[in-house]
Amino acid sequence: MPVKKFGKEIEHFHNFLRRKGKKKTYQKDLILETFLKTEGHLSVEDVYALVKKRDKKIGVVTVFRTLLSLAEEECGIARKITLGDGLTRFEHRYQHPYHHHIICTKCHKAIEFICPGLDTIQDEIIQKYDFTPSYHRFQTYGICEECRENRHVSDNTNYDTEKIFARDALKMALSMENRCLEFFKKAARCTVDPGGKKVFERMIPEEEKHISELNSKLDDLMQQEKGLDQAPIFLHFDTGELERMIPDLSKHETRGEVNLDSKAAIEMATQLNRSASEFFKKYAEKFTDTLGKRIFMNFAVQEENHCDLIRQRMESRQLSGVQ
Amino acid sequence: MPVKKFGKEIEHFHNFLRRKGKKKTYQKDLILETFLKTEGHLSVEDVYALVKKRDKKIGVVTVFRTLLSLAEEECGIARKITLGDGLTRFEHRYQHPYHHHIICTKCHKAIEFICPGLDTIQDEIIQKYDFTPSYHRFQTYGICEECRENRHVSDNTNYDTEKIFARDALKMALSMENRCLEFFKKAARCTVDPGGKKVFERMIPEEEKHISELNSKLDDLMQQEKGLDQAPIFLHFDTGELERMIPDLSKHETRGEVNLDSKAAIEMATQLNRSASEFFKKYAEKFTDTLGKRIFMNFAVQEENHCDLIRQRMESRQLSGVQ
DNA sequence: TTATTTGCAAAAACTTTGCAGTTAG
DNA sequence: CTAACTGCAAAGTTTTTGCAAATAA
Repeated sequence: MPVKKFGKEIEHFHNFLRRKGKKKTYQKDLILETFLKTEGHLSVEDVYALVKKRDKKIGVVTVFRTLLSLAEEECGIARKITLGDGLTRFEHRYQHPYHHHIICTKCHKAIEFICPGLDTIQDEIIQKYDFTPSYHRFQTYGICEECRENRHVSDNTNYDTEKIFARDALKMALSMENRCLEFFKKAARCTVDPGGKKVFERMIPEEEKHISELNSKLDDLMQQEKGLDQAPIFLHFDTGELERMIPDLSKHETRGEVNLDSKAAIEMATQLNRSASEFFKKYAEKFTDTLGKRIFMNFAVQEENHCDLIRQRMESRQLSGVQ
Repeated sequence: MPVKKFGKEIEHFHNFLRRKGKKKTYQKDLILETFLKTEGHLSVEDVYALVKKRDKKIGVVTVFRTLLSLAEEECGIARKITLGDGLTRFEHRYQHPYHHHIICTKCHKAIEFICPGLDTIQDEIIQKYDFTPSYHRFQTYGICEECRENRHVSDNTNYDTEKIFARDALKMALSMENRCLEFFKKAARCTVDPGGKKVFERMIPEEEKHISELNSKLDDLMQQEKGLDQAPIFLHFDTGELERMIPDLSKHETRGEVNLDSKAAIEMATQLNRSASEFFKKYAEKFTDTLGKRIFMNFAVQEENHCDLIRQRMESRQLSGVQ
């Protein structure tokens, strides 16, 4: 009995068939569902073997044809890829971020990852050649840790990319928030002007609240999918980029003391929140609709709200005459 | 009659055969030579067709087997690649820098390029996974300018990668030297201390001489291979990296005037030369032995010599009591 | 002499095509 | 009812393997 999870995908596929004047069949649905419930990089034979467990009658050719349909640009549920072993493989594409692969040439395991820095470089190069890119691929071949140490490759667990991406997005947001918290703590400690000090002190519990929210989201996710903490990193981010957003207190430092009045402190805090918001918004734009993208968008919005809140506070202070 | 150019490669291959206890045959030599004299990404059929022009008797299987030998790690003359069209292809590897591809999905033209920035990112990611990399591949698929505008794809010229790399390496070195020249000119203009001014002024003709040397090397190269200026960029470098090596004069600036005594000026000039030398040396290390690598090494050495020269001058000044 | 090569043919592996019967719209 | 789909078989591709004759060391 097909259809249960994957409602979105199946509906999307049916729409695609209707648009194309193609017919909806039991076989296509079965193949689609089998494909969706299996994470990884599947060859036609892989899918065929799985499908056959449920229906002996289905032929390889049908699997082939269906997978090719799924990989059509207008359908966009699967992506046809090559991993260097001469086989055509298919991987999930619908609401999965565009990613790269690290491939073990011994056990043929493929680790997926994304790295926005790579994409940036590629965009620059493409532009120089006046190329209209359709897709790109970064593949690294080598020997994985397990194979090198001859450990038994029992761990054939296939994780759900969407969840891993969400995990990494949460970790990245947390990393940013922790940096902010550190910054505010230091700023509160070192600022001598009482107004400025108060501004920073007030930020601390707010950041802490935000951090605990993110942490509980992460916990939820981990509980939803046990073993998720074991899955390899999917999203690689440059911590330097986060660091660069933190304002440089040392510019206002004299003998370990920071001189900022409340107005300057508010400006600095707003600036930090705004650049975080903009960074995560720009980051989110890189991805197709996924949990990870939504986490980034969410984070960006929260930071923006925080900005507004600080601005309001500032205005009300000015109105009430408090410098 | 084989053997004429490619002496190095053929000798390397024969050594490989001896080490492996394999036999040297007329067919292998012919296939190797045909492969070497043809730039590009050749399928077995491609090479077979070319080889057959010279000897009708040779079979495809021999071509297959020989190309596989050439692509063996211990031989390292060819590299087995996939360009997404389902064919196994072979490209030059011996003394060719490791590169990536931009592939037109319409005319199947593949542009090669290298980009050290990409390699840096990949190294970082690899390290996180404790992977022992053997090779990596960055492929971008899309539609090229010519195909998009439906221009006739007559330009099927295959350039010699080694020469293109050399061209780009020279251009990169020139770019660096021009920046240095600009810096010295500005420094000479703005420095008020006569000693410091003189140091910078003295650098100008030296830089100019170096630039004209590099330019004449570039001209030689261009004359050697006509149409080389038309070949697409192979080496992509981050101009920002070069820029960051130039010292920041503004730190010593007051009202458009720079205050540096001769000692400080010498230090600054030495610093600039040294960082350029180190940068290019580090850069050169990334590549296998090629003309391009040698250009970088050469450049690094020259800059180092320049450093020494400046240091000597400084010492002789100090000895002669001139501040 | 002897182990490797060659080139043919045949097989294997992967993918596409043709076709008659079946089925969704 | 008709156009699309399925599953089989058959054919096309690309790559690998087996083997007898040829050949380099």
